[in-house]
Amino acid sequence: MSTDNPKKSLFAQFALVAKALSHGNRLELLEFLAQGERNVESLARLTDISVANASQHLQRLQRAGLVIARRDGHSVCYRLADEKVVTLLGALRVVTENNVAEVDRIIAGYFTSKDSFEPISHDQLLNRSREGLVTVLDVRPKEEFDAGHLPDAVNIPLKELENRLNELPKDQEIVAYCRGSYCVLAFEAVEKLRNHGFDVRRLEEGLPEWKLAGLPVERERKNI
Amino acid sequence: MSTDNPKKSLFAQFALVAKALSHGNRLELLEFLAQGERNVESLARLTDISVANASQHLQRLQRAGLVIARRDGHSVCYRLADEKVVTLLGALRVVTENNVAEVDRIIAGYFTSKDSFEPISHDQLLNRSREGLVTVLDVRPKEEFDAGHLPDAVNIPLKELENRLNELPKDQEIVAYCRGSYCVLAFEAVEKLRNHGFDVRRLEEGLPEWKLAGLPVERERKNI
DNA sequence: AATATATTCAATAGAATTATTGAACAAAGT
DNA sequence: ACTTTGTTCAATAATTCTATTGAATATATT
Repeated sequence: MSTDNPKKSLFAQFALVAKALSHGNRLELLEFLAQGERNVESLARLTDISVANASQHLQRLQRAGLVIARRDGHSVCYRLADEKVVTLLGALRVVTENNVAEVDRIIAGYFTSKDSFEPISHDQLLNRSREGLVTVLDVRPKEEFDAGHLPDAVNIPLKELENRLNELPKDQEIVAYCRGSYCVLAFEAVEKLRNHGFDVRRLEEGLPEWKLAGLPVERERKNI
Repeated sequence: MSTDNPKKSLFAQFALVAKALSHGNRLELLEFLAQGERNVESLARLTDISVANASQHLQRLQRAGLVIARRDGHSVCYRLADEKVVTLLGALRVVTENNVAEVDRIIAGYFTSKDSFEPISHDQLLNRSREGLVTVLDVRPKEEFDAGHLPDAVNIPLKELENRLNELPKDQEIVAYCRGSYCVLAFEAVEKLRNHGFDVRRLEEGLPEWKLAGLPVERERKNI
């Protein structure tokens, strides 16, 4: 870190950022932050860790330059420092998927028959959506939907899905998406809807990757 | 890691990969490996750490799935597991450059007036090189050059540069490159050549990024 | 000013990571 | 078989990281 070798000093800096990424809780926090700004308490609740622990992890991320804190009333809101952080997380995900066998094991064990779901990509969705052939379903909680969502998407949070099946078409393909590639929401939504006879597939990526690709995002006007 | 929550399990796997990146020595090893396969001893020498320590770091990288080992005679050769690792390292570099102030401080302190060197990008180099306006200079050691280099590049290792100035044109722009964005070789080459009155600039990236962009690479035939 | 809420700080014990040392191992040459 | 060379293993002490706990701080509300 404080060596006189400039290259080593630089690598030490890169290493500090990598170290900030080297804990599951922090990666999960970053995934939620990729959806938008959030305060400490809600992040702690979402990731199911104590507030003090979430606070410490968030400060670690801040020290590494990955997130930025902002005071709002008596809560502190964190957000990603940079959209390139999403790129970095994506690269980390891809390398891990490609080279760590354990990932396949976990997916095979929990997400039954992931492959049979045949996830659909950005481009495929754009093509079909242009032709009006698809209903896009956002299964995230309403607050996240309001902060930004795919064009013409319908929002039915996963919890309400069973009670609102009548809002979805039986004669048209449905594409469900949620926070990111491994967010369980879309997986579960696909499973539920299939059981009810819907023609449904999962979007390969989530909203952050969609935004990163420069694709359009709608936002509710009433957004504060 | 062995929780029953699939999302947490996956993030734990991603975190293990990030942890493998969380040490300066390992990042430096990866940078050299991005140039091509190498054995433990040469990597230890290049990074100026003990062989035992290099071995341990390399094994850590292997366990994380980032590199692959192969026995060759009585030495063990390591290589990157995947070209996506280069993408990951690049993303880590970009995020760190953008958000960690310390990086600017280090660059300002050691690489005098980095900005005044006005590094040239892939695309710019391609354009000029097509017009035959540029001499491309590879300042890496001969063995690395032989394993792959930019088209029509001239190889003069940094150490020999002062003695071989007569091989370079005074009336044409020279673009120097080396291993990667922060490899000191190109910086120093530019400085030396400027002092001798050459019109020289530095390529923004190194060979691994060039290859990753899908651009052509030449290789010596005699390469084993 | 007093109270409530949200966050951070400080202290702690247990766990993990680091570089170094010297021994152990495997392949090649003599 | 023996030696040499290149690599890995095992043990170690110093350092760092982690989650938890309860106290301290900052902002808004009454």
